[in-house]
Amino acid sequence: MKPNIHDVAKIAGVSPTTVSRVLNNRGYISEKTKERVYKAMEEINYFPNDLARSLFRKRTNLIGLIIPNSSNPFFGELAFHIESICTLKGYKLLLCNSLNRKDKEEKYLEMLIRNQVDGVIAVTFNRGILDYHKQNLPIVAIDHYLSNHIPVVGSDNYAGGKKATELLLGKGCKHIVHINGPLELETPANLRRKAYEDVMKEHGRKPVTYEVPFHQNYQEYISRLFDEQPNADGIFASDDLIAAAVLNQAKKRGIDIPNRLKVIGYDGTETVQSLLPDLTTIQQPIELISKKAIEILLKAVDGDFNDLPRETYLPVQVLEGKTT
Amino acid sequence: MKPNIHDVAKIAGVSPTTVSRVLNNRGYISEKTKERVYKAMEEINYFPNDLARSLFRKRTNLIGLIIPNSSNPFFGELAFHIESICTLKGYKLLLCNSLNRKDKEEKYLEMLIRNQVDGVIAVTFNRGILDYHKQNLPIVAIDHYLSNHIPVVGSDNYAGGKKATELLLGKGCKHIVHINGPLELETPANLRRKAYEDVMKEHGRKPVTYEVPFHQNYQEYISRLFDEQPNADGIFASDDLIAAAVLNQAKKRGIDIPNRLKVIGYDGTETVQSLLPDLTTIQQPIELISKKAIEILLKAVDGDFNDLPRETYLPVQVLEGKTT
DNA sequence: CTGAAAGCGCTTACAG
DNA sequence: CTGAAAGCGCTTACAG
Repeated sequence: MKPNIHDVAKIAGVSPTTVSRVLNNRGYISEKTKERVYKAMEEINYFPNDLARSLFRKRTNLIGLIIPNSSNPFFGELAFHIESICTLKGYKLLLCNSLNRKDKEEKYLEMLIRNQVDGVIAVTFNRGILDYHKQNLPIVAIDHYLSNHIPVVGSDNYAGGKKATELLLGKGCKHIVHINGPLELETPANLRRKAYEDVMKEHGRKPVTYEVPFHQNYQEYISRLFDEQPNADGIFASDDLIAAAVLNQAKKRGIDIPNRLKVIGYDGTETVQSLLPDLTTIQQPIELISKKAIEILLKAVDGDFNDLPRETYLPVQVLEGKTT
Repeated sequence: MKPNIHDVAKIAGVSPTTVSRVLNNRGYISEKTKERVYKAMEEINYFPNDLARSLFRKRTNLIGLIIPNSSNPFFGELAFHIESICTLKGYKLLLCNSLNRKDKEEKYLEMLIRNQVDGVIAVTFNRGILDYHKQNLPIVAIDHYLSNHIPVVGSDNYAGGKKATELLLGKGCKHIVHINGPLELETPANLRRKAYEDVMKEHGRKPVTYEVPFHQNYQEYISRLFDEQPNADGIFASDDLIAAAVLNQAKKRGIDIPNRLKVIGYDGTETVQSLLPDLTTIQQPIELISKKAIEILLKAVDGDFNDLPRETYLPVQVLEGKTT
């Protein structure tokens, strides 16, 4: 069986209380005792049981992360940064892939509550569910406005949409088409769309937005778009995977990029940048978002509910490649 | 404060023992009592504390996953599948990004032990460390042989290397160059290399293997390769990211693919396939690997240490695109 | 069918 | 500087 604190105490010739004190560096302990305890711990390969410790302290140092899917480059990188920063701060991460399904999100949330996580970071399109279950559980939402009581951290989607559209206009595009996800989902991408449409109107151009179903095979939709918009000379895709599909469709049709058609994407993940270095895109500061989200969450964990910033939007950056 | 089992008991007018029995569906409880208990739990929004339960049962249903980096498409997808399957089987996943650093792996492993995980799935290049700390902790390695006592699950790397090389030869390539990671790392990619070299020799061709440092900026190395190997008419890259770098370098130099040069990668992740659908590659069965790894791990968790398969190699598949 | 008691492995007032 | 006792929130023999 695994050794426990009593085993250590017996070997060191002290009480379990003393061992605990050594473990926690708490109160006065003579150097000699300390050493004996350390030696005993090493001798029997003792590691404290964090379950027991957490049970007593009512603090687990566990954070739950709910994302749609760690396969997606954006979420994969988000998970990486969040986990790394958590570890740096002494927290551990329970990973949950919700596939954007409400039923899964609910189950995960209940699981996290049962496991006494100190807080939750969530990327979810389903409003309300977090609020409902919450009951004092600190939550921070990433990039999605969830409810009045939940802080959001994201990037400046309106600015991103504006930059993308203006870049295309500045390069002389007249007929710019925007591709976005379904409008019903209250995603942050809606702000990108809004910015696109505002800027287009400002410039006396008619906005044309195509909606593609979520995580569908984009090719089919993109192909239809090409058929229906033969005059398009610029495409602003609301994420890089859609932009990649556009690039592929253009290649298939022998459309010269960027001469006949300019394409800009959104997200600018490391993975996509390394696979498609030519793609012009709007880069989100994933690491910064992660940092901010954790910072706010840990404030809430420490009971500091008062001055939590309700909404934090970090700046985006244009990465200009050869597709524009 | 959070309600506990005593609060539920008081409201339902029964003992904590009975509440626990209802919770665990254990022993005989009258329907009436059951109902009263359920109602009480709902009334005060009670969720059992899994910490306490785990402490008693000496079973957490927690699995640790150590991967280099969830940003990488291969590991991101691996994490997704492993987490999904774990959830399906009632397990939860603690995510650890080791960046392939031995010191981090060691710290993570200790953290996992302290948190009483039931088992660990690890992708690591650093042999030995797991073995050292292990002390009865069930571990399964993915794609990397770690030690005699740790089962490995992976794909058939030799077959993959063979298929890749034969495909290029079959298409008429005479001068095939292979790009791989550093040989010192005992990665499974070494088997891909071995297969490449064996097949080349069999066909009376001279194998030429380039080693690129891990996670470096590949472009520079690839560029040198192009300079040094002007006659190369086929390149077999040991992963898709390297293959993508080759594609980009070829584009930069105006080299016609596949006519002047044919390129095949390795991994075949969803992400890379969706971004570079034209890339020919050897696809690893990530979901199947995940399933097998968990299956074996859970066997070990259940104390079934006897007939654990030492090595499991799942079949790979050629995905033929337009780069060959 | 139900309850009181002991214990999982810790930590922390309290006392000395 | 150190220890005995109580308790974190559960579960499970044991007894009735």
